[in-house]
Amino acid sequence: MARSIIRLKDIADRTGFSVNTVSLALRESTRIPEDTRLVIRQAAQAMNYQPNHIARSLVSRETKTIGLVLTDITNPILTHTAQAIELALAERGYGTLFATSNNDLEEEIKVVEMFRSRQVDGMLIYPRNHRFLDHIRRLRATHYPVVLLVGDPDAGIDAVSVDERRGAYKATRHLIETGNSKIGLLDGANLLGNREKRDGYQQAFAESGLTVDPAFTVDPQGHTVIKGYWAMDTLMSGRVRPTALLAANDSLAIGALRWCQKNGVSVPEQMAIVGFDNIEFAEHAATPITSVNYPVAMVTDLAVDRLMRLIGAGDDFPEARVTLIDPDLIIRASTVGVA
Amino acid sequence: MARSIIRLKDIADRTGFSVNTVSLALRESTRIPEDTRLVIRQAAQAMNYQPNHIARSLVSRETKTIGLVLTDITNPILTHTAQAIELALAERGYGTLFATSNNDLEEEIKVVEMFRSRQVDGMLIYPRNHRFLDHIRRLRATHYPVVLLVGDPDAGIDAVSVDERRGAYKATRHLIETGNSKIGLLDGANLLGNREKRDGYQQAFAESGLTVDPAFTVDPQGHTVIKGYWAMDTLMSGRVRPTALLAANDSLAIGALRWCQKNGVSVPEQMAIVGFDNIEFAEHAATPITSVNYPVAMVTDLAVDRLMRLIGAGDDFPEARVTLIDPDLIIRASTVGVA
DNA sequence: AGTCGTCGTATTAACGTTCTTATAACGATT
DNA sequence: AATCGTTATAAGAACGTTAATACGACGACT
Repeated sequence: MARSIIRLKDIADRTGFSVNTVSLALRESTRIPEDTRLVIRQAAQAMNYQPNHIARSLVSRETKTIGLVLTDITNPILTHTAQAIELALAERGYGTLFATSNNDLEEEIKVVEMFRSRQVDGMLIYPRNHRFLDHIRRLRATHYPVVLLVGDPDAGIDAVSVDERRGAYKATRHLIETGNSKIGLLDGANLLGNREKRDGYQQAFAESGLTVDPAFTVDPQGHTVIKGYWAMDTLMSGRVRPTALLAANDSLAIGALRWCQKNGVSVPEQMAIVGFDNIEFAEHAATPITSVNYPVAMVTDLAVDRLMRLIGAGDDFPEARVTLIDPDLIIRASTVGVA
Repeated sequence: MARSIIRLKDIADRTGFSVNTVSLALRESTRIPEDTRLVIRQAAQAMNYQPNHIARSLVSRETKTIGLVLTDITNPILTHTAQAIELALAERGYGTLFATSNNDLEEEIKVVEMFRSRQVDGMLIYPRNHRFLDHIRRLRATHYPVVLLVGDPDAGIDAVSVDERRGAYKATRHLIETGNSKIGLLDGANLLGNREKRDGYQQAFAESGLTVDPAFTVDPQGHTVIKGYWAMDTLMSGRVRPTALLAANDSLAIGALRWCQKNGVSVPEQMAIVGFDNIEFAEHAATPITSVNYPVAMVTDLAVDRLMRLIGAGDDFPEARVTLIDPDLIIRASTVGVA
């Protein structure tokens, strides 16, 4: 059997109707009487006809496809996000074209260009850098529907995100309230310009009249378990050891926990640990880890909704709106000893 | 600024050349002299022209897009796979359209149809069920390029995969050699028809003259940490307790490990544990877990290569070929006590 | 001087849809 | 009997690109 590309024309030839009649019939137009429609429908079925999305897109000027740009899908929470987004979009008849920027700004720009060339109807972007958003702003300026999955209130771009500052604030407060004042921070924010977590951390310190010791902040140079392990090693070889730790994500926290375990530092007695994202592995770690929850479904639903709004907007393109979701802190044994 | 769709026509109008000349020039055809090309290139740049992929696809009859079907991306190893595939395809100029079947055969079929309608040039499929592949076989019969990421030597469909049977065999042998004969198995294979791991497990038993006790096989009804935890609970409440465990993936193994930790069963002394996939969390678990390595890069490279072969094949469509990669067993503290 | 390539560019026809408009055929209305 | 709607269908154009072919102009042969 050769590769058969069945077109409307083929159905038309077989049924004796014109291409146009077939097209209308298959779209159940009332302009075509029911019995004609039936005949055509059956012929289409028999020939295993599949409408050519490409041709349709060319005339309708919409591809029913959106582009999803992630930095690096290996972070479990981004994975969940990707899957939830794909599902939400599929429900609305949209396909998901995905690409990773690999945490490189140049690549991010290239990916966005590629998506534009592929005529995606909109994009959901998890940008690598929270401050270099010019290329995305430019996109929005031409009324291209874009929603960021990271919240920068001042970026002038639609965004739906967890309020990381608030999350870090809550986590840090919790650590302070449970008696810690020397709190380490594992966060690689500096270079990337996403200072949200760091800001929340500092805010909690300021509010309690404590001062932040810069020596307690270590850049793990990544976000994997092993990076967390070594960052913890660095942190603990300092002059003064902290008694608690805030890690920018759960993988880092797990790495830190492992370091403690290996070096005879008991958690939470000698070291309280808080992570970010609340992934399953944090919940079921050797010591269950307190974590700032990432409400995946809420973020993705709101983001997709917003994107649909922008796509449907037409000429009266709405003002950018940033939605920040206040995350809960899930308290577990890594910060509060079990009774 | 209104949404501006710049076409070849617009560049043609601006430069005074015809559409065709512009098209050729932008594709650096030698039929157009260099200075003309330069003028056109500059105009295109100035107008921020992006070729319309859709229109191009319609005439070239290829979309430079492939469809990736996964069951469920939350398994970290599938995540890695997805990312590696996206990268490998991007390098070759292909976009990746992805969708999850959510472990449902109906959905898998729908997704495949959807991809076909979107005219993807080929598909990479991680099928839900290793025995219900008729719809995919039908695809192949029309010379549609498809490569499975699961190896069934008899399916008559191209596939590149880890040899799971061999992996399970090696793992089980290792457990037997380290003195275990009562080995639990956490695997939900029965319903899904992917018996590879179970077969390898049984083969190792047969080879050693041991008999398989069906009571030692538990279906965890999923593949998350918590499912592993409860499956372990079930397994350990049986009449006879095993002294070792083979888990179909690392998440299950981590759940089982956690159960042991909570119930005072020491690993590996009282319970040796082997997982599958060798994810980072297994390496850095409370007790580092012995695991069958999943050589992601090798699988994805070979799969993408094969897919490209099929896409380039034209009329002489090659016979189906199944490539199984023999995986290594990474031995860690969960099966061999630390010296 | 006339024919022949070559060069640079333009014209035309695809690709498979959908949208807009046209056209018969037929009843009903005046 | 002429006009007017309706109904069922068809013809034609468009979407933005590429491929195949056409067409002048010019220089170089014979």
